Amino acid sequence: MIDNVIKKLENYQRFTLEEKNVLAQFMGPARRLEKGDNVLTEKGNPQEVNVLIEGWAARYKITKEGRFQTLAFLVPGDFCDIHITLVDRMDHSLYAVTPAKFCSIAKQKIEVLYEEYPRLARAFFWSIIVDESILREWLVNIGSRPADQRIAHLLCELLIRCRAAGLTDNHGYDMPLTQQQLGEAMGITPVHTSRVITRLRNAGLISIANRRLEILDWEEMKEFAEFEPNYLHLDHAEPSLVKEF
Amino acid sequence: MIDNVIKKLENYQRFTLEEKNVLAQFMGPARRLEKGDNVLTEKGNPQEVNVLIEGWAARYKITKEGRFQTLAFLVPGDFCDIHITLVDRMDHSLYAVTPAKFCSIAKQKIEVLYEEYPRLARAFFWSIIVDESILREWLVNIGSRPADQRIAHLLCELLIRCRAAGLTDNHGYDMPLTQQQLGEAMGITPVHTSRVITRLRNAGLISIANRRLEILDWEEMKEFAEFEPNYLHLDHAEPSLVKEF
DNA sequence: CGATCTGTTGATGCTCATCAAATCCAGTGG
DNA sequence: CCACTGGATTTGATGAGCATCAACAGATCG
Repeated sequence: MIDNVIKKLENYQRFTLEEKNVLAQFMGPARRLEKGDNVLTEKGNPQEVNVLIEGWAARYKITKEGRFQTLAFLVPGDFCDIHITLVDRMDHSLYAVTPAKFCSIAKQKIEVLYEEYPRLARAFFWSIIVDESILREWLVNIGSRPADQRIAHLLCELLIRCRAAGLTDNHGYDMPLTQQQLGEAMGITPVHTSRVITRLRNAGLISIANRRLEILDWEEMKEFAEFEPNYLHLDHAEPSLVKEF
Repeated sequence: MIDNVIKKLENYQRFTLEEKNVLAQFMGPARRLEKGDNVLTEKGNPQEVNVLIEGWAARYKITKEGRFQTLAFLVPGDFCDIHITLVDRMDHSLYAVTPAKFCSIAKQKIEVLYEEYPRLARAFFWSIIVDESILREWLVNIGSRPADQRIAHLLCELLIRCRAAGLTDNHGYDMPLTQQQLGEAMGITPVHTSRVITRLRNAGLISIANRRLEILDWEEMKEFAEFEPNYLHLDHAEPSLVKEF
């Protein structure tokens, strides 16, 4: 059940059997959420750390003017809120993009882990660093690239992240996001997102059929999106994963 | 000399004299940079962690199309690159916004600190978490707010951060950024930034005179910018700082 | 098989980019 | 002290990219 988490963290470093067992023991029971349910809400004060085990989720904030901004997408293995081991309040919310399964680790157990399993602790912090790095790339995307490059870049990123999570088949993956959700992440309206995607399709870069995305011309796509995966810091990942970079 | 760093980290928690001394001993000699100099560059592989002691700095990336995107502003006490204790390569660069002074801590010393001074280590990680939180708010800014609110929001944030660094006088602070630099951060052109600032000035919200910014009507400004400082996670800061929130 | 969510297409307008020129300002050297 | 210089800011004119409004077509599901 925690295979996804291990798989994710082993993109940073390999673990001993003992370490894996410790992590498994610390995991609480799984909880299921329906599509659209909130996982955690802003100003919440969670007492455990949540890990996404199955399905997709997303971080978001809503402005006072009512605009919805997505801040990150999570795939299986990703942490929802490790940072609450250091600050006590959430400053944003998360919802389930698809039906999803989460496990939780009690805050105190994380403390034990920080003290007694430094290698696991480091991997946790690595994941924070990577999240931050992704945020920076999104900032570049939204601040400096036109809408079509933004969407293309996001689709590239999701491919690599899904691949690191073992969820791809070559250059294809199940991509549950609606065009509205893609737009909410990249700061564009669903209408314009639709036009942009049509353009990417007509350019022969991608194909989408019932929630499955194929990147038809990876080299062209990378070029077009200016996609450079170094910011995902997967340098220690399995060679099979990295070779494509 | 490291007062700024201590001051910053004590916004998270207070330290013992011993802890402060340890931190002071670990600091290498100061290094001066001129305005515009690079502090660290992308793909660099620094062997020490740099701390900004004096002046301002900024993180940035440049896209292949040549667009310059600022990712963060640093004020005295801020870390340039703690994350390189966990990933080995920089994925962005930093430059000195003003003439600036930096100290460095060797990577190995940070390791010692992580192992033997957990409270200092936690404060370091807190600062990473806060950086990440600021990035999320910038994303909301750029993705979901019009240009005038963006700039106003940024100016509010910088006021509070400068205050936390002891660099304000009530609602005024020295703000060395040019309009171009403000624009590079918020994803707008210098021309438009100028128009926006003129509007904020005419609305009686701010005044700017030789690199000093005054927020004339803090309540109105907060309202206009939708500024809510909770994302800066200064809850443990001195009451005098927090009272204004 | 209607109801609802998602995606597509067209028309129009606003925000902001771009290009260009003028002004202001701080610093420099004669 | 003043002329010169280069950077920063301001202002105007024009246009592109994207938002918004609206209607419709598919898809999905009870």
